[in-house]
Amino acid sequence: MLATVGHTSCQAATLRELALRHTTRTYHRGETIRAEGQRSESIYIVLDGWAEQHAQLRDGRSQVLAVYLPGQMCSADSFGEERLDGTLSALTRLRLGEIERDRFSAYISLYHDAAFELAASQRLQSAIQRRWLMCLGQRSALERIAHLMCELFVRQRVSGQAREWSCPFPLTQQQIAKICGLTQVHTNRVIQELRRRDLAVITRKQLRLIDFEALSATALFDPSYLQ
Amino acid sequence: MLATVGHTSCQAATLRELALRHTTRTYHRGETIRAEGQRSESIYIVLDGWAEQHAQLRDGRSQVLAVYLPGQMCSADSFGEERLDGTLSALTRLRLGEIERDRFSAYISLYHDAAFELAASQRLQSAIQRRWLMCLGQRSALERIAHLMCELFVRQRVSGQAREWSCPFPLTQQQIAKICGLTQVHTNRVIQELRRRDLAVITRKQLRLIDFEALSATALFDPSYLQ
DNA sequence: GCGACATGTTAACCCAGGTTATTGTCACGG
DNA sequence: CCGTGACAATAACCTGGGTTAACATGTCGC
Repeated sequence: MLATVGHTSCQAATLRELALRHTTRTYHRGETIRAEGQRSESIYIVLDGWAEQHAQLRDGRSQVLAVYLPGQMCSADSFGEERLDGTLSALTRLRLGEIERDRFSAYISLYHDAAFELAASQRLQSAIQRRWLMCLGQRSALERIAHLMCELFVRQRVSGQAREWSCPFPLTQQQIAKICGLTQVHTNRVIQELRRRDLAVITRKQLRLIDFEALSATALFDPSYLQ
Repeated sequence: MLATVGHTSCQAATLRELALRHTTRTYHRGETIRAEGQRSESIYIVLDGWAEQHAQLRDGRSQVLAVYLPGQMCSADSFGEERLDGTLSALTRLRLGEIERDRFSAYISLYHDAAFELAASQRLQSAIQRRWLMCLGQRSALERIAHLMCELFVRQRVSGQAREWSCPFPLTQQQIAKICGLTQVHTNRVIQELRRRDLAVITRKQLRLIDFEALSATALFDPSYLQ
């Protein structure tokens, strides 16, 4: 099953390389990179750590819209947009490469491959968003969290950041809750249930998949959307 | 509030025109246009009626991922993708323009504007998806349905298909339920509640917004994402 | 080694929305 | 004119997950 997504994406390498030739900056956990509605004059590439985009309702409720892992471009899908439609912030201590939009546009029209990569990245983000819609609309709490674990594991595996059956997982239960549209309390219950069933455990910011087959079965996880 | 989205999008006109010079075909309500996983050799443009994209879980649960109105390109965001990640089907009697991918690609590289339109259409779809994520993750049933009404009204108003405070709304309660991730029964309860509160009523496939201000307030609706 | 704040755990209670099933209403074809 | 099937409306009952609040266990700075 995992064989289909086994090769390392070359996107990460290229973007990373490009970003390193420009400004990089470090953010601490929870720090806002770019607030909703602000004009976005730059594009960002995750060099280290995890980032996230979320939107907020007037009354305080908020929902995570995307999680960005090392090598990914943040908010590729709002490239060309005047203003961001969600707040970008750091899920962990985070190092980000930043490239001004005009410079990046120039680069894109110069290197045909880069334009293709941008489009591919947008499509991937969009595909993930559609999966999340299915999760939030139809899956139970248990299925959602199991699905999130599977997704983040596979995404990290594709870009070579996972060992055999474990991978970095630096999220707090609070953060998992916001991604899955649940409360922190119920998230805790579900994580214990997954542990009790010997499917997966989170220890010291590491996710260990005890039984990946069984986990993806309970999550109804199908990795094809991750290419 | 509506003033910001008042102008008619020229996208519809151009794409429509292009599509009319190619194959058109009519589907009946509920008919599948393109099934999940199939290779998509064509792109589709809605000429008349409403279309929808949905994904399905092995156990039968299904979730609508996007609703396409006249003038829109279906699955712009999977253009360039090998295979569709959701089933495309007709919400109503539907007339669709169909253009082979290669032909469309050629057209795009020829007319610079078309490429820009495609990108804009992808971004809009993506922005709507993010809103839906927020709806499914955070909003109550009442808020979701109110939000859907607001969104579909404004989208139709932008493309000139709405009168003053009413617009076509050819969805059954079953279809609304699937869009909002609710059951048909609860959808019925909520629609009645909206009617009782004198916010909106659906009669003979038409939505009448009795009090749009109040409706968008209860939905926490902010139309800025629709450009 | 200690205070303080962030995380994780647990328990009791509650309600929005799901489930199932019956009935009403309308449109359409024969 | 009636049968059939799609759609809408109700009702009774149940449960997954929210809410609140207390407590335990880090972990970090000083």
